[in-house]
Amino acid sequence: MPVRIACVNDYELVVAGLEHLLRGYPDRLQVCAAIIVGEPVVADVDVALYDLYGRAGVAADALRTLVADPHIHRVAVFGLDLSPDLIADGRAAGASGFISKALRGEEIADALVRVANGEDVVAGTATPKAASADLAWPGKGSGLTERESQVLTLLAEGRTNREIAAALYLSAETIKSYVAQVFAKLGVRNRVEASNFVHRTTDFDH
Amino acid sequence: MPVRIACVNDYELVVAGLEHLLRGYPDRLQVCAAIIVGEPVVADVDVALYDLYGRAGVAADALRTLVADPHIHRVAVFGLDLSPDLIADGRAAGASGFISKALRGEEIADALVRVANGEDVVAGTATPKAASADLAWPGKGSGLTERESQVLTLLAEGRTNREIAAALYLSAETIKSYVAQVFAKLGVRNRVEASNFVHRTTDFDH
DNA sequence: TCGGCGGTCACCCGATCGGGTGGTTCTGGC
DNA sequence: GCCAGAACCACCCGATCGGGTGACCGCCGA
Repeated sequence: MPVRIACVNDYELVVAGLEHLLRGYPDRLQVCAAIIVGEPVVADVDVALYDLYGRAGVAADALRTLVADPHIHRVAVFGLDLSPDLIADGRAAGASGFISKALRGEEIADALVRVANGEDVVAGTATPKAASADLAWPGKGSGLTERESQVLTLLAEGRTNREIAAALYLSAETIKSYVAQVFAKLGVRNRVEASNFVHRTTDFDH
Repeated sequence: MPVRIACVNDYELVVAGLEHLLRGYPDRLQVCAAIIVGEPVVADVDVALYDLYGRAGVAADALRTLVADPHIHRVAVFGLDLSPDLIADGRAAGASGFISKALRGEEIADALVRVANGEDVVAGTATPKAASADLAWPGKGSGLTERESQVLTLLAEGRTNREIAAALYLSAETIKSYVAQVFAKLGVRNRVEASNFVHRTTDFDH
């Protein structure tokens, strides 16, 4: 019986990507929910996988909400950098799994199964920052870094540079740099074209 | 045997709406192609329905291309204003049907069947400009006029005001007026939000 | 006949964007 | 040790956007 998984993030585009990745292992994983933080959870799941998606801290508030949810049995964190601090904060918030994005999809699936079975998993990499997974965040494959993708995601929701800056705790000037880089890499001329690129290349195929 | 229909327009969003409308009559119509002008036609269809979508002239070039296509048997024009001039130009370009958007969906379907049967149809309204059809162009239902919707469609493709102005043969200042009205009616703050609104509320459900 | 609405355009003005250049720090690979 | 690349920030500047106001026309309905 496959482990029932909920994909969680603040952005629809990100959970869509995560969902896509996990669907590659239907023998062990059953993605049965895609949750935007704040939305109510409807079905029972074994593990909720929260994608940090480049976020600064560990998003303890979001984790606590997930942990407190009666529909969710266990909570795991999915991030690029699994620093000791982050793991400590995550544990404090009630998370029982920490899975690195640098793992191959196969290993991610394994780790999720172990979390579901009650283990306290920290699945990092032996060679840290080694060739990162076949995971696709919005815009990956066009050579975007995760940070750029993050900016792009906010941009695609219609936010101004100033708002993106506030959301990521960066300077508005920095956002301008990223936006310019993103435009160049995607070969688009303005925000609407960039937004369309994201929506076009992202799976919403539930 | 239902009449095989191809929906044609310059914009994906428009053909999507048109397709949606025609799908309401599966007994008589079979929508088997949605064509963006310029794309090649693959399957045989009985009637290609070209949606003028507020366009100035009759788009004779597009019509001629459709008429010349071996996959297309007959060509019909779908517009709000069926002026004598427009019908004359359309006939010159080889169109054999002219169908008003002010008709009810039922009547549109009938007219298409008659076109397919070889009739030369001009399906206007007895009471011109009477309560227009249940047809939905992008943004209708939010109180957008067809002209506003047209601007919105271009905007949603990432074009600048200047480019939209050029495409519609209007002043850039006029486009600014429309864009402002559209923003107000949709309750959005900027172009990306407007673009997202369009993509969210448009059927791509093939 | 008058008022409202849609379509068209203009002018003003501040806010935002988009492009370019440059600089610092850190990390990882050769 | 050096170089590349990513993350971060700043300054400049022209282009574009977004908001507001006002105006003209034509049509339609009260």
